[in-house]
Amino acid sequence: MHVDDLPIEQKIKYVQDTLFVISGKWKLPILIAISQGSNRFRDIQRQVLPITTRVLTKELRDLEQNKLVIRTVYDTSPVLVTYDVSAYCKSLKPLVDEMILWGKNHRKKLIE
Amino acid sequence: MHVDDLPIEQKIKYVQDTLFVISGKWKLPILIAISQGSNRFRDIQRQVLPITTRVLTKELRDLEQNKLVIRTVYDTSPVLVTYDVSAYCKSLKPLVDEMILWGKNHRKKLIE
DNA sequence: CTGTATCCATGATGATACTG
DNA sequence: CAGTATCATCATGGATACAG
Repeated sequence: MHVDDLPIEQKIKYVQDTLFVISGKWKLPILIAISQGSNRFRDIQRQVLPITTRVLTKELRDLEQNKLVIRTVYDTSPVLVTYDVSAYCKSLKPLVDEMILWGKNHRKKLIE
Repeated sequence: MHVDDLPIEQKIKYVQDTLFVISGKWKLPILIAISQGSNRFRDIQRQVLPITTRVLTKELRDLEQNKLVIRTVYDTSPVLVTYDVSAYCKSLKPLVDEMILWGKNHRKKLIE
């Protein structure tokens, strides 16, 4: 089944679902930071400045709920927590690549 | 130049640019409505209910600024205004199609 | 280190009325 | 018809302090 064959209401619904998962100021920057090797809370926060702890916590919880991030708690003292992108998260790559390309071109377009 | 070769900060910046242009509750539904033939303010509003005039005005201005929508004012009485998607707007199709596909699959994924 | 709790500022959105 | 103006509401996000 091809995308173009979907009824318009379905298209809008699916697009809005996707936007809901990835939109906002922080979610993709966080995913990119984690996938580049920032696996600890502080590491991510430093990479994605100026995000606050409160907001970062919430964003990580959202991403975990959507199965894009895996949170692992080690029972050490002090407690160690790691964040990793899931295998499922890789399914976002074509979409993110499209966004990068479009955003890159759009900058030029606006200057015209 | 390939997307993967971009430095991480650039990737994040371009993705955020893209998100800024298309995200939010209304922008893509409005673009879809216009491209399907709703070219007048009232037509769009009826198609994208329950959007208010105030919000629709703002969203259309944003889309116009980003060159995705063309607003034409005819000097008649009463005044006639039409909205059309630009040729540039078509460049969004690969991105929107990816979003539709991903959102469609994501619904299934969350049920697992 | 990894968060939680609290308070507060800001912006986005809605309701309604009104204008040319 | 195509908006603008005004007021009210609400969610989001930031600042800061603190806890385990």
